[in-house]
Amino acid sequence: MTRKILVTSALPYANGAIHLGHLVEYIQTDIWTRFQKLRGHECWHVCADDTHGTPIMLRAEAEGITPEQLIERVHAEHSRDFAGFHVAFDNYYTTHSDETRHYSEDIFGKLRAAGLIEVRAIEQYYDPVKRMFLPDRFIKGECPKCGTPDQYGDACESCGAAYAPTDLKNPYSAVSGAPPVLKSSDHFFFKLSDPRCQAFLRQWTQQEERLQPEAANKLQEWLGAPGENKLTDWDISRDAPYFGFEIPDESGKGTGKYFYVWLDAPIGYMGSFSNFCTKKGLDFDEFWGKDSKTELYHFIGKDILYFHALFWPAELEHAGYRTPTKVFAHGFLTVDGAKMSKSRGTFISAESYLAQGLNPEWLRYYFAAKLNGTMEDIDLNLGDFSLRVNSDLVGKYINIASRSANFISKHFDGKLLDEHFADRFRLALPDLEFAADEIAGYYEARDFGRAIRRIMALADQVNQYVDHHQPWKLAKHGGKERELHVVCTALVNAFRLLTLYLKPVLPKLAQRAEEFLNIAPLHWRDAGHLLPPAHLINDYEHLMQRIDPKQIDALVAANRESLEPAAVSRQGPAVAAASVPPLPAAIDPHSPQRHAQHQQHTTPSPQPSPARGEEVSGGAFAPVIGMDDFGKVDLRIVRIADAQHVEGADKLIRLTLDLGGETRNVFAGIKSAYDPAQLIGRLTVMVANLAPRKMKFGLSEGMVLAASDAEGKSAGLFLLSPDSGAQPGMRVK
RNA sequence: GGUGAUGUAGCUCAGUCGGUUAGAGCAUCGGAUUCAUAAUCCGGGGGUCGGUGGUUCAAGUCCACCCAUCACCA
Repeated sequence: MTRKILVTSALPYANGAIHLGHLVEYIQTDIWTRFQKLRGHECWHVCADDTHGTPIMLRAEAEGITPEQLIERVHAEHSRDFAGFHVAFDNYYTTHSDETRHYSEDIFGKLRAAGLIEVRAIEQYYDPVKRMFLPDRFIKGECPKCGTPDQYGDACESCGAAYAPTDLKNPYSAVSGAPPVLKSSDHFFFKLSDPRCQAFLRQWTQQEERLQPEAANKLQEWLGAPGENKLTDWDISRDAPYFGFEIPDESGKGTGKYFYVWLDAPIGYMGSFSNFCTKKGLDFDEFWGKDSKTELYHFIGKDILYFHALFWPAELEHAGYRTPTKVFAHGFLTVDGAKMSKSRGTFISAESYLAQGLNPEWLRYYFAAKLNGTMEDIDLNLGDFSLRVNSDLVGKYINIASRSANFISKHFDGKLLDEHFADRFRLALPDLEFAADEIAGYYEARDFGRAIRRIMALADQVNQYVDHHQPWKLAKHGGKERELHVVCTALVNAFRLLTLYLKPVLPKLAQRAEEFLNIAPLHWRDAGHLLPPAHLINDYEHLMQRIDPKQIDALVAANRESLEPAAVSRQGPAVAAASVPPLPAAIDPHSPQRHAQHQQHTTPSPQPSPARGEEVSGGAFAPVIGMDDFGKVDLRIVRIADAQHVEGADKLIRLTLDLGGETRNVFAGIKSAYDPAQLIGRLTVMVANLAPRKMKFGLSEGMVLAASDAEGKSAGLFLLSPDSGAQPGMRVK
């Protein structure tokens, strides 16, 4: 039976580049979609850029362009990156579209008619200079709990406390630097607390197979026990100025309020699909109508489960649309076991990966080998990555074609054995065909890792078969030609089946293999038969290069930001006024500003660093010294165990440095460029044998090293960081 | 702080309903092989299953507590 399936990936925010963390999701979705298509189902994969909201507006303004220009440019960048990784959307659209506006107004109107929209006045911080209300992440101040300065309006990075922006001490606008004032304004709310929503969600979220078990448990937690009423109404409007869709009143006139970006983002799924239907002549209602018999799946990151499993189905249900069949949440990507980090160079953009000449199918394969359909995080271990790809793909799988093809072309003019081969093949390599259903089951369940393990076990069997029959010996001794032909025909057939099983993961490689095999594009049903007798194959050309670990090193180096820009956000209100928005919502782990903008964990680089294009001069070189002189300086790796402001000092930060057993107290003149809270835990380099020096604030037992422009042409101060692996106490020389 | 998840070989991961001596791939070591881009095959070494206590004839698996990491607390 042919299924009709609509698949979505979460919408990436049009405010930043696609990175490897994003790609987990798009590759996962793409593999699943390609698998469904190979199975012969009607399956559409749509997505779009998530284009609205304050961060987009401010970003465009900072770049001196219109929001429309910004999102158009980013759309092109995102499309390029996805294509580069063979993510084949059937439609990649934008939320800034007539279709998305239409369904946003439609859903809002229906919810209002159903009595699920309420207007309430709320008080919020307002930037009197910039004349706009401020999202939480655009308000900074001192943490109400621990007093750390320059913390965002929702949580403290130093002590982890969560609070409201109004709790901040000495708040200031991150946009203009001005102290914000409280101001009241009417907002539209979606009444999630309504008994209808509660009852519906309680039932919907706990339905069999609707969500992964971990996700269902999480939802249970959010919903609370029956009668507990834990859900609160959702604020879905924002005041002007705002880049988005204006909310119409009942007569269709503008209200001066705008749909909050998170309201229209999931509706972008509908907008994109509607746009696709128009182009393709499909029936939109067949997929989105209340009684739709088609399947609808959303692939998302676990961070946005709340939106997709609560707000979104509740909206759809009460606006008279179908709800998702299932929501598939995946975990985050870590690199070498840690959050992606710009200073370590593990915050790797899709663009840089491709620009460094790395093969996108290497990454697709590695992700596939790690994905298992749960919400667990997956780790990209860079060492394991090259070993595994080289061993599995080149050593095991590709090698089968490589070690059999020459015999076929040299001894048999490229022709396979001229007889029906199925029985003999099944006797020799029974699992190769029989595993098809099993592997299909793993793909369907999104347990790609298990599928890969099974496929590689098959490749092992094939290599054992080669070794057992030793075709090179058959080729040497006359009279064994037929036996040789049998063995090589089996190998080519085995290679064809392995290619089919890997095809959802490695579409490009499969295509080249199909050319080599001289066959039409493989479909899953082709697992049921072998190549025809006397089939002619083409000469073999090597299908995949091995990864050279040096390429990985180069990639990491290219993504490492050792010159961490003295970000605007660190310099406080005084200079922020004329600057770009310090903090794209992309990095915000709490604010729903971001949609699919997963895991932008670290400090963003809002703008190209001014240091990059210009020559940074350190002045004339100091006189030449010998090794002896240099050897007198004892440089050590240290971990910054603690960092504190120094009462009464303009430039100093008090550092407690861990040398791996010993700790030192050091005063560093780096306050202008660093927040103490951001220093804690990082590794740097210190002069360990510098004579202690008594300062007004205490004894300084050494110094940390930082780069700066001696001539003052370029602003900023840059601490050193060792490559990963360095341990506190190690000598630097 | 509360809630939840995770912790198994050097690395990445399987481990079903509690049931023989805890597995695989990679790495490493020894051997074989030379068709294949040094790929392949056979074999060896390598584990206090995060820790402690408990339930049980039997615990990686169930329970309690603790430790570490991560996430959520909208």
